[in-house]
Amino acid sequence: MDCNCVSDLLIPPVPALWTPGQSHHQARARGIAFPDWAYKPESSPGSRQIQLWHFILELLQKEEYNGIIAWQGEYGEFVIKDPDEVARLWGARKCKPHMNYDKLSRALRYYYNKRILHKTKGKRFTYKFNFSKVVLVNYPILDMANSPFFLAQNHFNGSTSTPDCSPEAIQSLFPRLPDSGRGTSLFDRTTAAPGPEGDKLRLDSFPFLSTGAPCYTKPPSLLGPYARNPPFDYPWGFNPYLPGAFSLNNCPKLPPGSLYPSQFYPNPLQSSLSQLPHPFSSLLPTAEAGERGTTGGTNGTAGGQPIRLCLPPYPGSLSLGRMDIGASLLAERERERAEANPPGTGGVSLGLGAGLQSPSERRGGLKQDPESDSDLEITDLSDCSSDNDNDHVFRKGPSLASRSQIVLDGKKGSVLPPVSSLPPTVSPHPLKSLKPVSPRPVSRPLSLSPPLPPHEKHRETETLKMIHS
DNA sequence: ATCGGAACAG
DNA sequence: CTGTTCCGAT
Repeated sequence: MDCNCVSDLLIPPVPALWTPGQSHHQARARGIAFPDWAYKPESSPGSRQIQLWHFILELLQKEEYNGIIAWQGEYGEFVIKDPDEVARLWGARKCKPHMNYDKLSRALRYYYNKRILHKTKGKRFTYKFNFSKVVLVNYPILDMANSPFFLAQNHFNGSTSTPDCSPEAIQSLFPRLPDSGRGTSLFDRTTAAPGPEGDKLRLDSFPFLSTGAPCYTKPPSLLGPYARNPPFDYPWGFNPYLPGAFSLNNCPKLPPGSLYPSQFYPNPLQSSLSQLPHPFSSLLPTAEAGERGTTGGTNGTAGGQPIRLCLPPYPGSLSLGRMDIGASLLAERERERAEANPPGTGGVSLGLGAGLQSPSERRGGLKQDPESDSDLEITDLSDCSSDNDNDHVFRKGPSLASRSQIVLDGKKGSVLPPVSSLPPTVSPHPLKSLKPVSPRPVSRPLSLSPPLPPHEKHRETETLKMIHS
C-alpha cells in the first residue's frame, strides 16, 4: 500500500511558534519550545524510527494540528481531540494503514511505565508529558543537575510567582540560535534577514544546548507581534555559560556560585555548546506571524521547520528543590520500574535534601507525584520568546557581522570551532533529521499540509543541497 | 474510555 | 526495544 512515509523526508516549513489557541482566554498557554533534538529519531536511543512521543510532540508543536491534538490543561498536558485522525496520521507515518486509536493508545500506555507520559484521569483523551523524563531519555549523559537551566528552574518552580527569574532571565542568557535541524531552513524562511544566507546553523549537533529545557514562549501579551526579530545578533563567541554572561541576578533565589559549577563542562559537548547561540530563537515566528488564531490552521507551514514544541503553561511543579535534578531523575528512573507508583500519592517535593546520591540511595523520601498525575518534573525554562526582550544583553558584540554560517556536518563549521569536538552522538544523518513529519492531510479539512511557498521551497532545496554536500 | 497482558514484528 | 495487534477486564 501506499503510505505516506515519505513524509519523513520532508521538512516542515514554518516554525511553529506555539500560539495559545488564539486565545486570550484563560491561562494562556505559553508555548515551550522543546529542544530540537528531542524530535530527532536519533535522539531516541534504541530506535531508529520515529517514536510515538516524538510524533505527538510534533503534532503538538504545529498549530495546524491544533484541531486534532493540542496542549490543554496543565503544563505538559495535551488532549487528543480527534483520536482517529491522530491515529491515522501516526499510521501514515509508520506505514501502518490499520492503525487506530486503540492501538495508538496502547503504545501510549507503554509510556506510562517509562514515565514519559501518563494519563490525566478523568479527562478523555488527555495525557500528560513528563518532560524531564523525555529529556533524560534523550540525553542521559548530560548532567542536567548542573545546568543553570535546571537550577533556575528549580527556583522557578519554587515560587510560582517569580516568573522573573525564570524564563526571561534565562533566556536572556542565550543568544538566539537558528534552528536546526532538520529544518535547516529555518531562518531562511524568515528571512528576514535580507541577506545573510549564512544563517544556517545546525544545532542538531548541540542537543545539549537545547538543553532539554523547554522554554516557554511568552504569552501573547508579552510577545510582540514579532516586532523585531533579528535573527540573532549574538556574537558567536559568546559563552552563555560564562558567569558574566548570565544575568540571573534577577533571580533572587539562585544561589550565587551554584550556577556554573565546574562540572558544568563535563565534556566537550558542553564546552562547545558554550559557543552556541540560543536554540529557542527558532521560535521566531515567521510567516504565520500574523495569523494565529485559527485553529484549523492554515498557515503555510510545511516544511522546514524544526521542531519546536509548545506547551501550555505551567510550570507546574518541579518538585525538586535545588537538589540535583539529575539525581532525582535517575532516582525516578529507578523508581520507575520499582514502583509504578500510582499517581495520587502525596509528597510533593522531591527531596530537597537528597542531593546527589547514588540512585540507589535516593529512596529516602523522594516521592513525588504530588497528586494525581502530576509528577511531572518540568524542565522548562526559559521563556523563549520570540521577541527579544533581552536582546540588549547580548547586543553588544559584533552583531550581525558575525553571523554564523555554520553549515553542517562536514561542510564547514566555520564559526563554531569547537564543532569538531562535538560528540558524534547526535545527528549522524543530516537528512534523516531533516524531516520529521509531514503528515499529509489525506482527508480532513484541516489544513494539515499547507502548501509551501515557492521561495521557501527553494530555500529548502538549497538547504538540502548544502546538507548533502 | 482505559488498562495491561500476551504474542509478534522489525 | 518500540511498537503493533488482539483482546478480555474495568
